[in-house]
Amino acid sequence: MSERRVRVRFAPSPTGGLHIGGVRTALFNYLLAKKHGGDFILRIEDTDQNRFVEGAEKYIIESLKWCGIEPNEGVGFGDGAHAPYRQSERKPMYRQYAEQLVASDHAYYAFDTEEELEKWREDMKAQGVPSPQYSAVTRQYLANSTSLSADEVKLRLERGDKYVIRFKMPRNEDVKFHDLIRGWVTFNTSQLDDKVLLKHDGMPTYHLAHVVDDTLMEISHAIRGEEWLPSAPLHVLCFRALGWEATMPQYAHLPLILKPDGNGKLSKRDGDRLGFPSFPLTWKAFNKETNQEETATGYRESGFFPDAFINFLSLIGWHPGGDKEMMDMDELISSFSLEKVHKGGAKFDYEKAKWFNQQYLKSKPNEELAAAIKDKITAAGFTLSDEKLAEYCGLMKERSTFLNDLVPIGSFLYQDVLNYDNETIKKKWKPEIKAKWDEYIAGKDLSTISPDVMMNEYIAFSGLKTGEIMPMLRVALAGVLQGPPVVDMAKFLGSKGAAERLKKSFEYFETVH
RNA sequence: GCCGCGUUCGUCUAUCGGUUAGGACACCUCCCUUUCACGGAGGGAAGAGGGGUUCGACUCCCCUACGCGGUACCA
Repeated sequence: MSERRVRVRFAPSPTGGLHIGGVRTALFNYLLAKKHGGDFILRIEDTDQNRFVEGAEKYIIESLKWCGIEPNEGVGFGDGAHAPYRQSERKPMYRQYAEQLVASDHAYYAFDTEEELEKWREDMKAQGVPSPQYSAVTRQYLANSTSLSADEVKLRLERGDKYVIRFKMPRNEDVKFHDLIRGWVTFNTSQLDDKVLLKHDGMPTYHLAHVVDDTLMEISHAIRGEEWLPSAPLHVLCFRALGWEATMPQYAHLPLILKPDGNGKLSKRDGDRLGFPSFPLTWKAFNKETNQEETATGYRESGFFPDAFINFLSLIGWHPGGDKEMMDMDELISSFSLEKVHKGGAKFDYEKAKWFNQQYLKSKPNEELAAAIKDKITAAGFTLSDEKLAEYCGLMKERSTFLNDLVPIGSFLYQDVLNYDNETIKKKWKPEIKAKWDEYIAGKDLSTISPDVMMNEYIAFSGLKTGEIMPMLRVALAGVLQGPPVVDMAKFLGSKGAAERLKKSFEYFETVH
């Protein structure tokens, strides 16, 4: 590798929400850029007018921000020297290169309409050709500048006939290129067809846009999904034909993220169908192509922490070696390398994602968690001081997986007990528990006695075995046989609060039969 | 169909010719806790199959099987 500055790009098309496969691609680009002190660019590939979805671009930008993998150049992140970064705005730039390829006999004009091509393909299929190619052997039978006379071509062009520019794929030639993840890969051009480079509306297809933009934007590494591998030889040939081979980016085709159950790659359309979120942020939009409202729950809305989500995502299809799994962004950056990216696809495992979140939740400072759930608590109509909320988080965080669980899981601590475990009450209730409590607490000045002392004294005073009294105290304070240690709950409630709750609960227990 | 890329416990993975094939998730058992968790200690669980190369293959090569991707004026 030369001294070339590392410049990578994440180039999604705004056709819907960003799914986790896309986020991972962005992440790996980001990690490589940061590792080498390079640039990470966001380029929007909106060359298909029909598939454009309102709001998708904004969603992509917000997602990257939430994930903490912000580009330092590109749409939504500030223009650098290579603006614009939206391909629709770069439209005028592509035609000249397509024409240049025609002039150098690497491409040609094709006048076939989409309907004609469709019919042609059907005819070919009827004749037993499974996937008809527009290629060196068939292009002579189709309407293009390699089959038509120069006059005819000139006439059609002047007349304003619609046309596309197709790459003139060599008939039988091996194209070999190096992939940072897969090593040397070879394709024979006889398997490739004359791909459209410039559409009739003057927009480039992905292929031309990739070659032109990555060259103009001085991209050093093209990191993208494995689904692009089959078209990589076309791209290599385009770089060569344009005389750009020397600055061609190094390729790295990432393994796919597969659906956890069956087969196939995780796709944008999977949404919530799989029983877990597959989008970073909740996505909602009307898709005019499918004429349907699309909804997908996000990791953020599900209560994931961005760092947990990223940590988890980074380990799908990549591992730096060794046994370490918990890594923050700095560690990911320093240990990242494309050579360590796997070749094989990885099935998505949501259980592991949850585990990561739980680990992060557990390790967060109580104050940070308190700040994060404060709004939810107040929205639910409760008021707790910051200190109290932090104490609450400390008590409950080991019992939660998500930030969202944290609020309801210990609701009995910040509000009255709403539901009692009557089965346990029926089984364990003893009248002495209340009698001894009334006797113990009579005349006590609760402002001078600490909650833990109160509880311990009462337990001793009752003369009951711990197995007889503890479950009842727990149900009295929490309503259920769950939660923090009894004394800790009492401490949280305070002597007065705990005493009031015990009194009230015991009175209720007496009525349960 | 054709082309390409893949294939280590159920899942994510370590291993870069020599290991009792290690870790994590999930699952099970036990300990801690007379709660639930957390934590700790154990357990079961893997090199797709067949040929080579080699003193020695999970590691290198070939074939087969299987999986995935591509085969659009979509990306």
